Amino acid sequence: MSTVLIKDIGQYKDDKVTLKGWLYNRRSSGKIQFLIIRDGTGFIQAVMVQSEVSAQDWELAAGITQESSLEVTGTVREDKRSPLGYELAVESIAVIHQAEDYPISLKEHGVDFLLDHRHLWLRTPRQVAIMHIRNTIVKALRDWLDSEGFTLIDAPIMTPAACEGTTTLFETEYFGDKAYLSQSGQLYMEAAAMALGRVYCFGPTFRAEKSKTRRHLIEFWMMEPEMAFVDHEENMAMQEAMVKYVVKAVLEKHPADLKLLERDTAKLEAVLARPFAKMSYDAAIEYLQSQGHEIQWGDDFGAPDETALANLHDGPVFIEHFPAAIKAFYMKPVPERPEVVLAADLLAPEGYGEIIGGSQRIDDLNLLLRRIQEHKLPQEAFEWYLDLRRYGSVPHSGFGIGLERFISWICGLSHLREAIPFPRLLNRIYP
RNA sequence: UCCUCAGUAGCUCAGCGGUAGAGCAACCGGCUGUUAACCGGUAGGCCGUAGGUUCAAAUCCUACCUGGGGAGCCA
Repeated sequence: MSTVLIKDIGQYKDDKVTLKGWLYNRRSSGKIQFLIIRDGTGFIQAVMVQSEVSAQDWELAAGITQESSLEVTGTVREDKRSPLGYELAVESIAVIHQAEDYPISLKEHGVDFLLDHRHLWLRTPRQVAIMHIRNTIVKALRDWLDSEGFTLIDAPIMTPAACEGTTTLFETEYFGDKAYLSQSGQLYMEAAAMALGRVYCFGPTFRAEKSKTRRHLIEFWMMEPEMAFVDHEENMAMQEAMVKYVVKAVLEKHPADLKLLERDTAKLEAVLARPFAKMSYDAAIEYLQSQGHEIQWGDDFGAPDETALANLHDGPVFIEHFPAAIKAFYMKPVPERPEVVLAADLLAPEGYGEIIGGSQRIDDLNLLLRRIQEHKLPQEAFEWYLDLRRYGSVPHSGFGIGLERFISWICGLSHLREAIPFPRLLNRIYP
């Protein structure tokens, strides 16, 4: 007899095993009780028949409350009626801790209530499935980057100034000076790419925007690869290969979780089937105007615009060559058309919005100096960044992928808050 | 910051001028194959807060508070 995990239960058919976990639900029918037990790796039904267990264990089981922790010993039995294929014929049971009245029932709950109880909400099958897929997505991203020769370089979280000078940052005190929570590690990755060639950072980023939509988090995770000697076209090819690798990994490892999430996997299979579509900003504006959107050349896309563009395709679509004026200062202009830049946003299908933003970076010192002035950025704060163009400057490109948006798209979630264990939302930092 | 919707039992909601309701959860009882089990019973309420209108307000009006969805901004 040994303690086993529910996910491995198939290996112990007809064996006597012990499971340790929590009571998810209990049903009884007089002389028979069904205990649904979860252990973090899965859910299994344990069956207790009154005539097969001691009177003490029978009474004990009858009084176990939802989410009590327990230890159950019994025989693993194959059963067609079980969604798992197996159930446990209980011989004995022990309660480790009897739970108080549990606030989260198996019925529906409102968002506010669930977010207040996120620490308990995480125990439910849907949330467990999402966290398992999140883990696979992160691992697949890392595996792919490793196989392509990237080195993980951790970027600082406390920074002296805005990286791009656009969004609102969280300000904090730094021994009498001001410091800000990072909104991007990219500039540091450019320095690292000149040292190691191919690098990436992966960590939390912070935006103090008062955004309150299903596509926003105040704190979210971003992975930012940066590559020396890689141009705009190669950059997009890398993104496509990486996204496909991750989608394939999730489809292979999580069919049961995706089914539980009611994800239409045919839509994910379609992503792998053909090359990602590409559309120029010019063509996008033309299309949107033809559809009656109120947008001019030079405007940035709003959320409805992005959705309309994404809906043209059943896979992700690159929108490239944006006007320089609406993009970050460091993006390299298209040589024969300096009013637009070598940048591309990757829009996920099904209305999930932008999941990747990437560009080739300016490698010319004088142009970068001019852009810093045009954007009214303090040059002294960027001297180290300018040094990268003084000492062996090379063409280089990179991109940033928003982890939670990527997860939301793959899992088919309706809100980013389910894609991260403890979401930080506008006016909400508990638990 | 703006637009919009909503706050009634632990949870999800109904009630929309005239005595506070249901399902689930809890508790008690019944049932040997249940899948959010089912059946019977018990208990559970400052109707978000403060004003106002009215013989009478959960219900109508005003303000505020809290939350949801969206815009802007972004990944």
